[in-house]
Amino acid sequence: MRIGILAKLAACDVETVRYYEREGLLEKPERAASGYRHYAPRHLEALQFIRHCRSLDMKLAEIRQLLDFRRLPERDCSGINALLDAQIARVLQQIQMLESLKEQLYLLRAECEQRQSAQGCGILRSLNDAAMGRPCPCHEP
Amino acid sequence: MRIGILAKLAACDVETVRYYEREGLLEKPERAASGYRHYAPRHLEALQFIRHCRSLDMKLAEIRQLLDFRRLPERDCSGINALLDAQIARVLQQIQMLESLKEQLYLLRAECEQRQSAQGCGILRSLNDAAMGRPCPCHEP
DNA sequence: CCAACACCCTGGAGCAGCTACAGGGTCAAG
DNA sequence: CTTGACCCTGTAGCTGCTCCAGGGTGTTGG
Repeated sequence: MRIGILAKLAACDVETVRYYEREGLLEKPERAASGYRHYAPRHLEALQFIRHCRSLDMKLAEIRQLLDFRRLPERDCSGINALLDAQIARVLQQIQMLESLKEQLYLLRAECEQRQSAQGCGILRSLNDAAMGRPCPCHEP
Repeated sequence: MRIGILAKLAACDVETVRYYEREGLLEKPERAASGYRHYAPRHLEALQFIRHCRSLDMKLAEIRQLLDFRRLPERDCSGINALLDAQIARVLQQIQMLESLKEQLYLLRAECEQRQSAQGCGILRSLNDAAMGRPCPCHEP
């Protein structure tokens, strides 16, 4: 199957497939005389594996490791668990950061409800206060 | 004040300061005969403004706009509100995405509790299932 | 007065994970 | 035989920095 079909079946961009090949994530396919890549079903599986992992927001380096586990199924799987735990920890941390960010933004947003000149805008005033080291709603103790 | 002091006061890296200057966010400072940058207090204010906005995870393009509002205080401030609303929307969306990601990861993690060979690992099996288009715990309907 | 060391300069490359060209070649349908 | 869809390589761009290499400057201590 040609790269366009493969990409469509895996719901990703052709450029992305070539990128994964360059990065060594996806095995190099056969080439036709024309130079066109020709993929076997196993390539589609691997690509879908990669895309699924990406949809779980794993990094390419981690996916590389998972692909190794896939190739060497006799290996101890504790590395897989650790990898997933690290990923979960990362996600939890990001959520926490975004939650506090959300709070700060809400407080800041509340500083200006009506349309006025920027001079009178509470948001800009608060941002300026913060820049001057004065207390501001979004960064209070 | 020299760049090292400025950077320390704003709690950021010297390279970052130079980067902001290159990007046109921070006004170019005076130069000593030696070529060293010399900053006035207004530069520190501007830098702290930028860093504060960055701590709210605003993009540099947005901060550029906010700096314009700061320079032209007679302008209508509705752009500021819109900008902040967009930022809040972005954060909410990210939180939502991460929450669903978290759920998926938990489900996947539950597939393998004990140490074993990768062959028997439920996590790897689930990831493989997903790659084959079969149902998997993290991506069920 | 000189050495040592901290600081500063520029220009360029690197990170992650793609995406988007430019400038070509290939292939199937009508 | 032409049109249009596809494919190729190589390179550059995105974001927001960060980190060199290979130099110059400024200050402090002996």
